[in-house]
Amino acid sequence: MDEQFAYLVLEIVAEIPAGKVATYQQIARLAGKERHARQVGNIMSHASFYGDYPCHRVVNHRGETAVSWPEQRGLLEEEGIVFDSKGRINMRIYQWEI
DNA sequence: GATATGACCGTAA
DNA sequence: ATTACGGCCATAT
Repeated sequence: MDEQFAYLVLEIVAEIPAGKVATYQQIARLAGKERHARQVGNIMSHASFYGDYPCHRVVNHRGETAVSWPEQRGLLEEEGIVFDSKGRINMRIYQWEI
């Protein structure tokens, strides 16, 4: 397993400001592994094992929350993020830009 | 070693 | 708009 990658990913996730989101691919790119979006998702699913990270601020590139994690939407709404009728958010507005 | 799975992504129809 | 398919790559079975 690539623990270095996992810690790097978590470091990046920790920097996402409240009210903003990042995509799995974006995290993978910032961590230097463009094609590892799936691995990022996998790391997020086990994030609580490593510590306390705002992994609810990570969504897919379409602005959809994780199907297997229903609470994610509520957590984002608490930060002021608004979902459309189809359960998606406007990435143009909410995506975290460096 | 071989397959299947997953909090993904891009393209094409 | 939705579906289908292939690519991706670490983990799990």
